[in-house]
Amino acid sequence: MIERGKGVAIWMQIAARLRSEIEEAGIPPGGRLPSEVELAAQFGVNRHTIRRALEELSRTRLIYVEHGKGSFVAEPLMDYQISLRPRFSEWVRRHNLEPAGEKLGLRVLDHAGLPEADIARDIFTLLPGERILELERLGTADSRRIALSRHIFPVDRLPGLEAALLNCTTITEALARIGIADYVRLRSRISCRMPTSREVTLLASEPESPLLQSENVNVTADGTPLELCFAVYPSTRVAFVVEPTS
Amino acid sequence: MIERGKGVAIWMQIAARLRSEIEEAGIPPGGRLPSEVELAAQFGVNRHTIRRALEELSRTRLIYVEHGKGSFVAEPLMDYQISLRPRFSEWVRRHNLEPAGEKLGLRVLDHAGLPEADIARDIFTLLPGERILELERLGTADSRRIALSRHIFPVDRLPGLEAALLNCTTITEALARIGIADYVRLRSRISCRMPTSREVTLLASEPESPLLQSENVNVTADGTPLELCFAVYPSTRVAFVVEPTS
DNA sequence: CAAAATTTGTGCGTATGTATG
DNA sequence: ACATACATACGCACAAATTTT
Repeated sequence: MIERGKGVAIWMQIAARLRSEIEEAGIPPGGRLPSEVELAAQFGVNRHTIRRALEELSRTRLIYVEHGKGSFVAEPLMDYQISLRPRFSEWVRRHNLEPAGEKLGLRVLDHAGLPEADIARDIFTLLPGERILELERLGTADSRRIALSRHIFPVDRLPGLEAALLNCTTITEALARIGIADYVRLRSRISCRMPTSREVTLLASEPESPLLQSENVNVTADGTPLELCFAVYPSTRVAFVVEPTS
Repeated sequence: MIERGKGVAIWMQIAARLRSEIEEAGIPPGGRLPSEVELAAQFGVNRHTIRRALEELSRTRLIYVEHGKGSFVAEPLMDYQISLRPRFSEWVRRHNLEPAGEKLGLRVLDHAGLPEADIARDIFTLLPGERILELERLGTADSRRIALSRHIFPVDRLPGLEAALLNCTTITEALARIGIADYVRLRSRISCRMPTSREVTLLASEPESPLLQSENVNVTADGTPLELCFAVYPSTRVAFVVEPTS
């Protein structure tokens, strides 16, 4: 079953075999694979070759390897549909999980104090001295931490928003309370970067694993800029999906 | 101008100052900032504090820091519009750069030998033993390496494709030659990960900087699955932009 | 080519303000 | 009021990479 000298590296063949075996055997997330020594004996190759195959599976996030413990099947990524309406809770519920959000901070400050002051000024066409509201939020699905987001609102134009956000558990709910029944995504900018130590702590993620990062501009139904959202997602838990037709 | 004990950390204030100074002074990409020691004297703070501010600017990709050399203003990211029609060359030209593609490899193999055999089987509903064509490509803009992609085609259904790809410089051109005038994006899945050493070499990127990764399904005008594309982009050069309305 | 100077990277110790319980 | 934890800020020293002399 393993063919030598046929143009395809042995570790590639082993990786493919393990991939299909994991799927067919239906090993659940968290399930353990045989040890490297066992696999080496089983395939009749050196342990280095097994390690190369496992590294490939690990890099593509099908498994994760823990020093001194073994190799385990990873949780599948949650696909986050980049749709017209950005709604964290609805997304989590579509995956049959229970959404929750923890407010980490809410403050009102002069927009010049914002790290993204220039972006905010451009989007909202802020006047000098105009204040913004900054809400930081940790989003979870079944207690699993999947999103850390900062939401920026032009608070001087949205009377009652601060109180509404303090009392509501979701942003959609707070906006509805001050009379904004609907809002949509105007643009998303997606990039990635390594986490800060704070992000590692808050998201309970690994420092060596990058974060998916999105910068969203959301507007009301009539096109007025409403919210600027900067969010990061652990790349071990979330992927984005874009379907142009939706 | 730097206020101590006013609730905002000094390094944050310095980061904001540097950010706006870079913009106002119009320091071009590649332009050098003063050394850490100079900045520390200038702001009247410890070098550690300057380093914390520079780290912030570096993490948000406004600058990059090189050991022994100094800090430099970074090139702005190229925004890659995730639009209906995925066309590498057109995208690069829209940024007023010259696109080029280097074919790294082109081979025809049984689809079972593909790392993503299961995905390919699902998308194309491949028959047992059906072959696929795998093209690997390095995309550049003004000689700057920005994309490493693998393109998977169900080659048994596309007579003449292999020869066309060998002779053409772009995929769009090769497909046109075998009678496929148009094709569109059905779905994109976006994630990120750390690069392999091969990817670092091919893309001339940094091993500690993550790659944006996309997995695209492209179909012909009538909806027939045509191509599966796996691509990685250096996160220091490319960001994705999604505009639902476009 | 070699030495010196410059610049960033890293580590340790200390002190202070702030938030939490 | 007190203890604890954490982020912030400073000072000093030395390592490592690069450039200049």
